[in-house]
Amino acid sequence: MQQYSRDNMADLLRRHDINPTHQRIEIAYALFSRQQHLSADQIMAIVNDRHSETSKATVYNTLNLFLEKKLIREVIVDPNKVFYDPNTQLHHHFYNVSSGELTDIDAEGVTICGLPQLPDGVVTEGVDIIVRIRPGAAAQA
Amino acid sequence: MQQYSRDNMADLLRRHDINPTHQRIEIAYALFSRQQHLSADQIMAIVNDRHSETSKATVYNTLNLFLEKKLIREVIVDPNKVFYDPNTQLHHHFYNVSSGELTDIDAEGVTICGLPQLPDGVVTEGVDIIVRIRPGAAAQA
DNA sequence: ACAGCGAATTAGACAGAGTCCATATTTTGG
DNA sequence: CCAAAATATGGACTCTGTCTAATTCGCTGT
Repeated sequence: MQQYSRDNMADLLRRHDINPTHQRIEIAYALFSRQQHLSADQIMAIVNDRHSETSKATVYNTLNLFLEKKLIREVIVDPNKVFYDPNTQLHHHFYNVSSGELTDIDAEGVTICGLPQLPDGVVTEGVDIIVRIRPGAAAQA
Repeated sequence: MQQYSRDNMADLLRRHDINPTHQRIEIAYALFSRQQHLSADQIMAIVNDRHSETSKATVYNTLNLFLEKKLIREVIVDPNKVFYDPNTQLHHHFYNVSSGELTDIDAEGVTICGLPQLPDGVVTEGVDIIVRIRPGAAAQA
């Protein structure tokens, strides 16, 4: 459970109803072994540095498949690109607007009070909190 | 204060240190008179349906200028485009992922508890809460 | 009215993310 | 080992947004 190997990845994919192909395993491995937020082009660079060559179309197809099967999550904070997050547990993010760095905030202990009721006929898909930060004076004590 | 006219816009722009030109007034008017969240291409369509013709470059230049001068806010929820929000007061959003519709949530009464301390050397730029919703069973009681 | 000047605007080329499609390759089951 | 189904591929394409060099606008002072 702790260590991510390519074998684990195959099992993980199967558990999510995804046929494990080489490319899919590589892409999953890139995300899960790093436990980082990566963009599609970063993933493509990582994957193509290793074994197989993988096309842009496949990277996008695969990431969207993973999203659909809820294997990963997307984080939309940057107007230019989507980040993919291997952590699907409920959590929030710090986003450093000057460096583009994205950091997890454990949702444990974070509560939001006073949200209005949902409009009729809709259900919640998820609640994201994004704390946008930038370099500045030292944090207050 | 309640009604938005093109004359108001000129004053508003001047108050924010922006030289009021025809194009800028039209763009500001498009956003403020509607009090809606619009994307750059929607704004371009609106503005060019009216009086003057305005180029794509000007629309983007102007929106970025407005952002810089804190006349408007950007809302990043859709991977494909940025929405511009004439409401700069602290508030949050419902985002209907199937229709793309964006609705304000008054920040009054909404509190977030339990956020961890900021990393050192950074300051908060803003906190966004996005409640992603989609059509489904009626809202729970 | 008009010359001159800086600021604003323009068209169009460009860049990057992401999609689409028709073809090729791989995988699977028999 | 073969055929069918699923997957992967390259390349063209779309869309949002940026850049640049050239033009035009709107002002000032005369």
